[in-house]
Amino acid sequence: MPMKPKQLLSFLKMSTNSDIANIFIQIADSLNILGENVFKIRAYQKASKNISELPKDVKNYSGKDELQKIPGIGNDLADKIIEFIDTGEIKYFEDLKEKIPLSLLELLRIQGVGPKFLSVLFNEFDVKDITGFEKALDDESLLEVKGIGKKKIDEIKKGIDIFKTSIDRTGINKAYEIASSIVKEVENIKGTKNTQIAGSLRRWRETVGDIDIITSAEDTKPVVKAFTNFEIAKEVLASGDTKGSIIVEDGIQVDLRVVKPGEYGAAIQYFSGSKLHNVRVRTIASKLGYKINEYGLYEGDKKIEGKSEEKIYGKLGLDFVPPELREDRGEIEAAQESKLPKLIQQKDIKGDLHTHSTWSDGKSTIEEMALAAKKLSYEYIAITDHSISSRIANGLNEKRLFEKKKELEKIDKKIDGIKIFMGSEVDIKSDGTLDYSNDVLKELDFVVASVHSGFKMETHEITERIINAVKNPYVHAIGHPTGRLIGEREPYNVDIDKLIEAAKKYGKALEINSSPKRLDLKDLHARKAIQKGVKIIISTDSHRTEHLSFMKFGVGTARRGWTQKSDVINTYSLKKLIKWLDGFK
DNA sequence: GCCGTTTTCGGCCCGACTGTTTTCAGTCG
Repeated sequence: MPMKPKQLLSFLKMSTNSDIANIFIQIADSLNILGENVFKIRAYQKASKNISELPKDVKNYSGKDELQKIPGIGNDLADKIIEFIDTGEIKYFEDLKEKIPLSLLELLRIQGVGPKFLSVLFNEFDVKDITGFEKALDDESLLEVKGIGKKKIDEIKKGIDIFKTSIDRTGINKAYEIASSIVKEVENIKGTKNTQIAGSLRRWRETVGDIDIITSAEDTKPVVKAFTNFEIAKEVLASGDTKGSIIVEDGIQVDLRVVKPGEYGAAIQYFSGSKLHNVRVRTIASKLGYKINEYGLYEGDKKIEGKSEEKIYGKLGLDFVPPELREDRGEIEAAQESKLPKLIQQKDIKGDLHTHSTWSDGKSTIEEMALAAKKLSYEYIAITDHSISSRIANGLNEKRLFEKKKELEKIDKKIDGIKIFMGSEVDIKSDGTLDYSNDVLKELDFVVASVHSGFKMETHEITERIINAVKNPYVHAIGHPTGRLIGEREPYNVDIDKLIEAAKKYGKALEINSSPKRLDLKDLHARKAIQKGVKIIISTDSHRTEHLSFMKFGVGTARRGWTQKSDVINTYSLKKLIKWLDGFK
């Protein structure tokens, strides 16, 4: 998916790590157009990804030796990172920009346009940006270039339309909805079996570039045909014997792979990625004298496994790796040593501890929320409406807070089979104090403290501010601890390590907010927290009953963070939870 | 440009689809 220039810019401003990651990817793209060694290009791409995922800022690394411990960072790239930290630029990149303008790189994101074609356009048609690119496509003499015909040009013109209208990456909620409905449709195609979401969506990444779906059938071609004829398809990008590719709403691409039933395990493994994980898997296979592709695991020409994903991992000496862990973040080593975590599952969740009602800015009543939670077989729900400072969200003053408490207790008595906790999502004000006095807070069953204003504070200020809330004896958890809105707002500058340390010291939980816009804590932060022994609460921040279903996104994020059932407070039974809450009194 | 339980040099995952070809190159995932 193309990335809008505006978003590229905001990405650029984020941090040293994303600055460097961005430069490395642009170096890779430039080298690609220059026809450089593909492995050198791959090295820059890999380094870019690894740096963007680092848990701490490269500025805080002790020196070159420590930098070189980052996978994919060797002597050369460590020097370049240091150069960037010292001078704010990398000369190698500055020189490359003289050769290949940045406005040209963006065009690589157009469907059907690769480095070779772009190189021809740049060298022979003086194309430097999208305007020149579109002009060149109408130039008759382009057809004289070897390998370029009318169809190719038409395909690229379509690609430009998609490039111009599509957003960068699709949020998980929308992707999940589209994917689920397409899975249902594919299941209705005659002869299909085992239709399943693959790709980054199966790994529950917070955003996805495209949607991958795998199915199996004895006769594959008619399935692809039926798929590309779906009404939802606005554009058909490819339609072959085993693979179809369509564009649906908002420029979202959906790929379907159809394999024989005996190849299903290999295919779902292959198409679930991540790319880096699969490279590791393949390398292991080849060291054992095997070959692995999307059809199976082979010893010479003999297929020894293909049907079962589990068995493929098994034959490679690996425990089955849950898709959420397949990011080359240590899961291969853990699978070799049988040390993979037993990940939390959605069925482990016993309640939701961060929800809103019509008392503040929710759209459903306390009773509706409780009944919806009961329907999910939850044992409890906390209704945590906003506190007074959140005026836009109709936050409750003390008087209304106690009125609500009265009503809530009435409803709690009325409804059997679910415990309703009286809670609050209390604002952490700019000075670090909370919106209610301790005398008020101690009357509540459950308190989640969150920042809702003053996001632009310096690191030490906002960190201290949130830690102040952690220290308050009546606070149970910190809500959406970094405050990011995916694709909309950067996280606040909170020092996550210090926050985790404080949460550990004071025995407070950190939230994974399951709202698909937030997913906060994110996977890597959650992993850090549980490594330090900090408890997690996975909540939906529901503002209407339908939002309770966001829990799956929070659980997915938790799983990506290697979280186990025992790490999560709201897997506790009601009895155990009450005991935990009593510990605060 | 990185990396090492076959290697400090010589590897680095592998196949589908498409268009322009007549055996393949480019692009994609």
